Amino acid sequence: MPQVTLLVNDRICLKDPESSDLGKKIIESSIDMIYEVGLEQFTFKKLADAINSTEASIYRYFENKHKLLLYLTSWYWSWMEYKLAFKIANVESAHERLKRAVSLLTEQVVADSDFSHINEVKLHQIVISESAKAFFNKQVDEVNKSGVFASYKSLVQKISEIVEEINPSFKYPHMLISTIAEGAHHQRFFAEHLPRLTDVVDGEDAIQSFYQEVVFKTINA
Amino acid sequence: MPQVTLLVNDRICLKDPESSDLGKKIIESSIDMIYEVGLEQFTFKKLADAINSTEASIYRYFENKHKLLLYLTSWYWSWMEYKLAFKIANVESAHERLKRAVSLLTEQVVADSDFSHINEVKLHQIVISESAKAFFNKQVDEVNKSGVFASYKSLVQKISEIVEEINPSFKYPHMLISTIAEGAHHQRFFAEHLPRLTDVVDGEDAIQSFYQEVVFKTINA
Amino acid sequence: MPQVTLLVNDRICLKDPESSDLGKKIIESSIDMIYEVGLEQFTFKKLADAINSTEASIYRYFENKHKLLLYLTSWYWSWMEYKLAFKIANVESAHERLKRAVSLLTEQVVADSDFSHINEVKLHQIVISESAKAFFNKQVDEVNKSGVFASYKSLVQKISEIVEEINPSFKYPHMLISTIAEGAHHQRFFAEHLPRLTDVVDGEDAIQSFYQEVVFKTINA
Amino acid sequence: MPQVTLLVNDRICLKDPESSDLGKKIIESSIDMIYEVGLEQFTFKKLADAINSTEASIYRYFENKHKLLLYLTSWYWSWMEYKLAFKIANVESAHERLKRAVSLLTEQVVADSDFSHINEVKLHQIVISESAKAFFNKQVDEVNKSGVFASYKSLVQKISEIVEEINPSFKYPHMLISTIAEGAHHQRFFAEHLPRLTDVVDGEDAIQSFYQEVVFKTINA
DNA sequence: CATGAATGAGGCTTCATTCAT
DNA sequence: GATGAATGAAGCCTCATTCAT
Repeated sequence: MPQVTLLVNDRICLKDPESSDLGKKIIESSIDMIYEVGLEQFTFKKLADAINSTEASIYRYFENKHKLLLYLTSWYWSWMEYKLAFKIANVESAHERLKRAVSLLTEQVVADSDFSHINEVKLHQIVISESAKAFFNKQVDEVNKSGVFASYKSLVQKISEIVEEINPSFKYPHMLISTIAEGAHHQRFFAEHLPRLTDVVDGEDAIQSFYQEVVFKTINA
Repeated sequence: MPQVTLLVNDRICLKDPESSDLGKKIIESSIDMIYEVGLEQFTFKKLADAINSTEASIYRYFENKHKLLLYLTSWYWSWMEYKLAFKIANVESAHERLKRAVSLLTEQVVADSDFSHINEVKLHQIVISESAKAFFNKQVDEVNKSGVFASYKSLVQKISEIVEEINPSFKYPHMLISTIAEGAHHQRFFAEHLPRLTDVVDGEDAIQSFYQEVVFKTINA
Repeated sequence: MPQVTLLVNDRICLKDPESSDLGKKIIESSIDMIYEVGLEQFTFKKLADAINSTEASIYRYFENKHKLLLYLTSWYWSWMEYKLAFKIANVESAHERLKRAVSLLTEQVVADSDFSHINEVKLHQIVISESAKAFFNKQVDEVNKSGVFASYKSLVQKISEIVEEINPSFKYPHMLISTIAEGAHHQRFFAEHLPRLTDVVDGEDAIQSFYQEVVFKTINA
Repeated sequence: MPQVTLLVNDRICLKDPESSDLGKKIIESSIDMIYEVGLEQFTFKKLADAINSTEASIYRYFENKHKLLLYLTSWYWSWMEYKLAFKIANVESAHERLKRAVSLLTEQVVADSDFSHINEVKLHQIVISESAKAFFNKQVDEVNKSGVFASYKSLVQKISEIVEEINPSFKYPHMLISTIAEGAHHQRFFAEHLPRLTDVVDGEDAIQSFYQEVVFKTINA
């Protein structure tokens, strides 16, 4: 497959990080670092030191660390959209398409060699951990207008449409899909750190099985 | 009903905030302030100014703002446990008990006059917004050992037991309950700020209806 | 009248801004911007953004923002000299020439269509506000040597000579003229923002009347 | 005479610098330093280093350097008011009172042993050089409301009243007084650095003589 | 000649904490 | 026990300038 570059809303960044080596290093290292220490402890100073650059250079790409997180989040959901498109292309059965979509949302992420400087596994974890911060803060409405959640909303919309194809009378398709997208993230974390909040079953990916069950039973399919 | 004081694990705080007026003001104002500006912008300095006290005084109660958040989170889940106990006391039908529990987890919170210095509505919002931070950080395992998640785990456990009472063969009761607890929080937020991620239905509390449907269909009850 | 270009000491700038469109845009926008935000907040970065150019490009014209201010100040006083020359040309009476000169120094500035890219009204305000900074700093002696105050000194000198023509025994002609030049600037500002420091009289331009009175009474003319 | 403390509007500072040794050192050194390098080059960091303290400590007294300048300016005019009160106390002749007031505004400042940590000579120079910045900026109206110019306005008002006592029909007393107050400052600076803008006369304080002449001739006294 | 990219240095401000009373 | 004062460290961001194309 040819090399692909995902289009991320360019109002998020001052300068496209894909356009230079430094930009790519910023992305790569910021994922590593936010994964390691969390957004709150993450600073441009630390990042700059890690990549042997300077804060000022990073500021040429992103106004602040929150914008950088939005970029990463936005990239992640674009990437998911892109993967969904491939997974369900040419699949006739709506039931099968939905199954694959749910699988995509709930399976363990693996690194994607198409984007060598982005560690999708860590990025997935960041989106889990920090998306609350991207969502739940006083600027959310303002941020929302900037279009950074467009890909996430679009992904939810596309899968909801498959749900509606299967059961047009089901009233809550978006709620169902966003619940499992968020939930699967959390359950993976719980499985590792707070197992009493989840259920670990030997010999299966319980998280996937559970959410498949939830989806298909809830919509009576 | 007599005045009640919820017992919060006392390893979280250096001095019990319920034991003094200053302590209560710390709790009250910190809820207001975290609700207003988020945990990241919240500092002991700002809190001290707001209650006409000093940072040093607050340090007598809590080692740092994260401990304070843990205290609040812990209090919140204790309060939920306490409310659950009342809601299902003397109710025979497991089905009805589960229905009430799901309702508790997913309904809109209202202020509780039993705890006058605590604004439960704002606290609920904080727990939504910030619990990710309480969970997802590198210290989670350490924090977990301190027992602050005990109430949350206990609440999930109790409701899971009702699920198991109804359908002993269902394999994922904890996952189901923690999914809806987290999910309902998020959906309320989406309804207000990102409506395309959820479904708003006129004339009903769609969030409650949806999660009741999910729970009972998923466990085949 | 033919198009005129005022000669500004070319040691102030690295490249004559009148020699290119970019140069003119630098002058035009810098006046707007210094007028808006003051010299301290004004930077080549902001200016570059405003004119869709880059800091590096502006550096081709001016070494730094202080040199740019000197250029503007210098231009302003050259322009005043030029206006004075016209105002008093062919006027025989020294008394009338002095009256016109005082009027020039103290009247409200209006835009001059001869120099379309320069907003003289804003520039006048800048010279008021910022000339103190041009004067009162430790580098003043060094700056003075560069000749940037030549026009101002020349203007003061020319008007002082009229004073001496009228009253050769008056000992302080330069002090008188520089006092009113500075004073009129300040009084216009006070009239707008700190009226208790000045006197506003309905139906007349009190500032002009006052300074005319000061001049002619002081020199006994 | 007993030790006096001038009352400066306490909304300017977060904590009264007269209340501690550190506060006094801040005042003392800031005057030295602004005098040396100008406000623009003056920073709390440099000040902190000079007094062997820290930026954070200085921030406990003043929100920023502009507030510190306002404090100094405000103190200066309060001090002038206080000196005026002494100079004209019990002087019957209005003519003599005005003469003394003009002298106060225009004479060379000398250090006042009543306020040992404040170098009035340097402070005077600062007020000359930097008051433009206190006046001429976009926040002037806002700053004005805070009352920092009250003493200056009051001083101008008091002297204007003497003018009116001598010549009730003179229309511009405030303009006259504020003109000479500002003008004398500038002329002292010109005498040192830009002598062609002023007149230096051997054997007399030309600045004083000139402004006395301006005042009394202008009001026909 | 003009511009895009990069960056060292420093400004401004707050944080988190300790100490002394 | 509560508070006022102090401060070392760090965060966030901009500036002024240079270099390479």
